[in-house]
Amino acid sequence: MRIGELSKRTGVSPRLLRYYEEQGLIGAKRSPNGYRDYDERYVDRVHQVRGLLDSGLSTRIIKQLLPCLDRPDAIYVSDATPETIAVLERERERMDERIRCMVRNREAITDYLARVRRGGDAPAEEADPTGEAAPAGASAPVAAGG
Amino acid sequence: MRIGELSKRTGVSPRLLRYYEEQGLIGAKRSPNGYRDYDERYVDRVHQVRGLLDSGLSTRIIKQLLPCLDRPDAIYVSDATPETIAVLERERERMDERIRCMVRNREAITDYLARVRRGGDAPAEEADPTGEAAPAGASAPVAAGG
DNA sequence: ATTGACCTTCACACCTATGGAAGGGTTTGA
DNA sequence: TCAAACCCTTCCATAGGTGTGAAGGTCAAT
Repeated sequence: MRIGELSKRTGVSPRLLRYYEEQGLIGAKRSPNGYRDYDERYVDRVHQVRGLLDSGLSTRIIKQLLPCLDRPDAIYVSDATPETIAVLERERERMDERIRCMVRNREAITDYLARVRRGGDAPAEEADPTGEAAPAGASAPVAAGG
Repeated sequence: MRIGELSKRTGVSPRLLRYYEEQGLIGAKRSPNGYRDYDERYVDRVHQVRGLLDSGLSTRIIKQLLPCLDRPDAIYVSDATPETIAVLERERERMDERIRCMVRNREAITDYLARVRRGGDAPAEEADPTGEAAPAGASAPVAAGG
């Protein structure tokens, strides 16, 4: 398929698809006339890239990750340089932290929304059985960044 | 404490702390002499902001999130405009998606690393420190972005 | 030939983050 | 008292990242 169809099927603008290609995230065969020629795999590939970007990973990192996330089984294992493996391990740790941080903050938001809904627009009293009001950062939804 | 100490204790430069204040992420009391005056809470606060930024949230969103993540319980409930609540709900959904995406991709990386180690030159086992629930059978590291 | 999709390339916008200079006040300690 | 170290503001400039817009040309089908 050409870039327009891939764009429609992924919801990613042609402009952005070309940008991703420029960044080395996706590559396409070319038809004799110079048009980009994508096969079915690219639909998932683009979604994957989008997901990783939305996860906060940079294009530079994603470029290194992608060969490892492809799943034609263990072929690429031999491709992985020790350097790449180190990058992956570091990035996995970062993802761990990010996940922990987001989970905690999401819980906090969930709690907040629940409280708002319970109390409506009237200032809700703290009839909270948990009691503790968290004096100084006790149960703070903090997650260290880096 | 003053900005220099907060900087040392958070690892965030004074320059950046002022920037965050300018963006409305943190605010400080002022001493009579005009110096910023932070109390202990701000150490966590700064870490929290860093974590959220590292999670991919923009300063604009974080600004709206923060009042809800503070935990002096139900005081801020009356502060929340319907608009803010809508923002929160939307953002929570986004966080859900981002979390799902990251978990999946982290599993994929974990799998890959395990495979490399099994077939590579240094067979080693490692436990997953987070124990995050992984969707059983979801092998595709793809996660929709938008 | 006109239309629409595609091509490349240049330039730009926004965001986070940082640096420096100018010009001036405050604290601390020798 | 004097200097060093810290703090203040404002402004300007920069860097790298993601993402767009538009110009000017090509390809293919009606």
